[in-house]
Amino acid sequence: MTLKDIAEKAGVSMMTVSNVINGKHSRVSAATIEKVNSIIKEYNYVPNLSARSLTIKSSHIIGVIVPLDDKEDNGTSVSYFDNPYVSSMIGVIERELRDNGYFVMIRAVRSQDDLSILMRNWNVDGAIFLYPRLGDRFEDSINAIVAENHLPVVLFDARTDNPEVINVCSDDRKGCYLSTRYLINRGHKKIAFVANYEGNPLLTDRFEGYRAAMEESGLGCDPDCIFSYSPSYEEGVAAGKAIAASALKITGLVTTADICAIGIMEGARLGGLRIPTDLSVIGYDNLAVSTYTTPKLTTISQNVIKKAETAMELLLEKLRTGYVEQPHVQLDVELVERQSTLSLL
Amino acid sequence: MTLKDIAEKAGVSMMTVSNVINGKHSRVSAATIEKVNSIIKEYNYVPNLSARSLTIKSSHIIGVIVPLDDKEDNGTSVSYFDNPYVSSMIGVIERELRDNGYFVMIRAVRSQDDLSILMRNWNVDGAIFLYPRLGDRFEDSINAIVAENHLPVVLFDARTDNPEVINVCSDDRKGCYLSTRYLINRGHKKIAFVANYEGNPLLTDRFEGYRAAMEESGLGCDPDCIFSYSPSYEEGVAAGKAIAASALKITGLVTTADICAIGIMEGARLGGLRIPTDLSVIGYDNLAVSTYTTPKLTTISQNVIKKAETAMELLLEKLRTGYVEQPHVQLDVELVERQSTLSLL
DNA sequence: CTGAAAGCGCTTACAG
DNA sequence: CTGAAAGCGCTTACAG
Repeated sequence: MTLKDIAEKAGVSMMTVSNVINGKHSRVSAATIEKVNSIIKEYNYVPNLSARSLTIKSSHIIGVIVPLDDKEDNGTSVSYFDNPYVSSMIGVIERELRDNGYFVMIRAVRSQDDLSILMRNWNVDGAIFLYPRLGDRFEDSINAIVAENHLPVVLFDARTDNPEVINVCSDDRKGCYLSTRYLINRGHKKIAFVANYEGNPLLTDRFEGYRAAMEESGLGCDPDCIFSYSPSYEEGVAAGKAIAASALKITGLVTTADICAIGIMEGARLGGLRIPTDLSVIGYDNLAVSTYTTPKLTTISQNVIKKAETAMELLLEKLRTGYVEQPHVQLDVELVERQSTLSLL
Repeated sequence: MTLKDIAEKAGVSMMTVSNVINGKHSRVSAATIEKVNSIIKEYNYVPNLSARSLTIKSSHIIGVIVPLDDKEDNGTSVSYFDNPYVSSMIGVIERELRDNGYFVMIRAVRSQDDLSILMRNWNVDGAIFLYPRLGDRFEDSINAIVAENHLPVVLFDARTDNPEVINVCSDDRKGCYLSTRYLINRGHKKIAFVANYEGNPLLTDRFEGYRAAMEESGLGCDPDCIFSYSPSYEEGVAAGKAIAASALKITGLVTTADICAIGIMEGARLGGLRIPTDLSVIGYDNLAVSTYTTPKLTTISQNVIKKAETAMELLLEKLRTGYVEQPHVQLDVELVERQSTLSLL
């Protein structure tokens, strides 16, 4: 079944059928619309989108891009589709785009070449970069794509000032400011910060929030209280053990990922500390897992759903009008109080 | 840059360029190949896949389908891209398909119409149904698609005997047989089974494993020990409370999802039981979260990665040859021992 | 309100 | 080993 077949059955030209399918009703009489639609229904016709894409030079496909990393140890590669942050975003993205007539193609890319090939292969209408570091890693490539093709691109948590790209972040500084403040307000004085933030702009912002809270309350920012571990479960365990073993009498800590906080709780326990009795812990992300632990984790919520929704609103507007007024938005952040902290007051 | 442009620059016909791109080297001289390739490189040419798709009537796109459910309470809909089981599978699927020259389009579908429109819209080369219940829910639709278009389709955990569809399951019966046996071997006598298995073939298989283990060891299958709660965290909490409140002196239980087991631990604790001292718990799935709880969860691993890999092997073979010898495979299952059970011996 | 023609960028027989 | 032509299924000016 093609346009041509439908046109013949209906006794009209292909162009007329095309017009009714595309809702250009001003150009077709009501009777014709009626007739054509009934034939379409009867034969269960569905347009071939490759053909349409070829003529209108736009596919209505949006590429959702995730980085592809090579693992040094065993030669395999990892993508990030199973990262909980990434996969909740994909759910929202798919829904919003589907509701607006777009299709989503997912792809892990290793290099800038991979990326640009994909974009041009399919005449992609836009691209969404799903992992924070991507914004920086592919910065040149992204700027090139945007410049050449005027292609809508959305980034998350990137440091870009290119007004052509959409960028949605959260208030990372405030996140750790809030968690640190929360502990200070409950009488904690020796508060650790756990993350290898150096060289990572996003984590550095969070660190700045911690530092600001410590300094403004006169506690100061003791370098010994900074534990440089990366935000994974395993590293968290190591950090937790280190804290338990330290002579600093740390009573509370803030970190930059729930997974890490969960590891820290485990490591601290293995080191003999009770949570929260001996050590208060605050995570970051408010992932579902943060409610599955014992004690349930107090954490910073960056409202991932809203983040994705905001980005999709902007993307759809750019797709529609070619322009968005405010392409860079920063979302607020809040503390979710659960059970992993103790007040010393 | 199109084929035509490249052909002109190289001073050959479009067809020759096409042949070198598609590796039909027998039809082109080495010198020509050399020349054409260098021009392609120089101008950074990338073929338009919509056009190719249109002529060869195959897109190299594989649809990854997830169900779209309407929530009764608030009118919104949920897809399952953020389900940990689904998202780990997507990671593997994307990798295998990408490595073999395919593209993956993800889509949540509500009805059989949604589905068939998508398939035909894009001339999809194959479809993967990612959520267990899908196999049954869209059974007619799937059979129709397969019959009409001879389209490779892969299902997981489905009850189908259609030899045209690929179906990868795990040994569900054995899963709960193993977990139940494990408790029996450690002296447990009152062992509960938690799941609303009735009407659900997959969960019924797991229940049968539990029952077989109980009966073969002479403990029998006491209906009072069956707790009919669905496999979610919230329902798990309710089940845990119910078990804590019951007069049955249950000392151990098996269930059909880690999330549910985690809820059960929480509910049981709220009901005053210590895990595993008063109650041993075994989960199912071996999700990452099962290592984040306290105590870490003993559980049944169904090796999700292998499941997805096996399915992709079969799919790729079917895509290549149109046929697979053994389209229905059942994978083995194993118990992963951690900390959530206690031996009574 | 409707139609005939050209064209999007590719591949596939068919000739040479 | 290479090429000219037709065609995949659609949409877009251009005419009427």
